[in-house]
Amino acid sequence: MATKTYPETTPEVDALVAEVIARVADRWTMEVLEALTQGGTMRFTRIGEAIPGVSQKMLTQTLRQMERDGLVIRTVHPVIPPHVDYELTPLGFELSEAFCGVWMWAEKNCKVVAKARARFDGRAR
Amino acid sequence: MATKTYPETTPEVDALVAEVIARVADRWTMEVLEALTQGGTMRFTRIGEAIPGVSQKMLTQTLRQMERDGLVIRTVHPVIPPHVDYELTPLGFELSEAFCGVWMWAEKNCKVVAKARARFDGRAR
DNA sequence: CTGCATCCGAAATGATACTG
DNA sequence: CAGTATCATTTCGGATGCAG
Repeated sequence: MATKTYPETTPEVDALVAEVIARVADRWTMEVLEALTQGGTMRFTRIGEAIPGVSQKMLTQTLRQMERDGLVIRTVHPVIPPHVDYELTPLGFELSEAFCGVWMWAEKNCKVVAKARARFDGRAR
Repeated sequence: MATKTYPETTPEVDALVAEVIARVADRWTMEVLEALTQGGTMRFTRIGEAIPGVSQKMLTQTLRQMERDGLVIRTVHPVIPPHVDYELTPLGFELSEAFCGVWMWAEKNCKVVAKARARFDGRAR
């Protein structure tokens, strides 16, 4: 954006980028990224506890997609009861760092946004 | 994330941050951000042309939300046919810069992700 | 404990038609 | 040109039950 300067992007690559962005910008994906970044290697249930509001189904689904995309490593310890660890790959960690800026923006400006909304909604009437 | 160190965050603020992140990390929001960052002040139709696959409905909706959140300014010129300009606010521009890292990550790694998927899908069978 | 399968209602989105 | 309104469809997401 401000400093991005890519001379040549084919339509196919653009589409792929858009698709990856759409996937990665998913709400739960971002929260999992955050949880694993802060918590290191974590078990399934602990990740769920770290993310308020996520259902087991969405968590499973999100972790699977992230595994498929090469963002996390899933390690199954063949014991009873099951023990499954998740951790970020280097690729996932890079993404997490990339999102860092967005996170800080949100934490810094969430109240500014709240005020903008209040003003907008006030004008609307 | 990697460098984030916020000592105190109340649950209410966390929820607000999560909400703002979820809103702002929307696929179309990011694409509009990208378009306006690169194109400066743009008209409705031109933004739509710059974003492959967006429907008129989603574009309208996204721009309204962004206006409400204080990310863009919408200027209506009262002429016939209508002429409406959109441009980023300073807040919107800041967000755009924050997203820069994610865009670069995606452009740099979209093929890596594609390969990871292929490998995963191969193992699946 | 982890997580898959299924069902079902709710919400998001796309297509289309219409308007100032 | 820049929307709004409506309808059809898809997708999302939660709840539940079951399995290894």
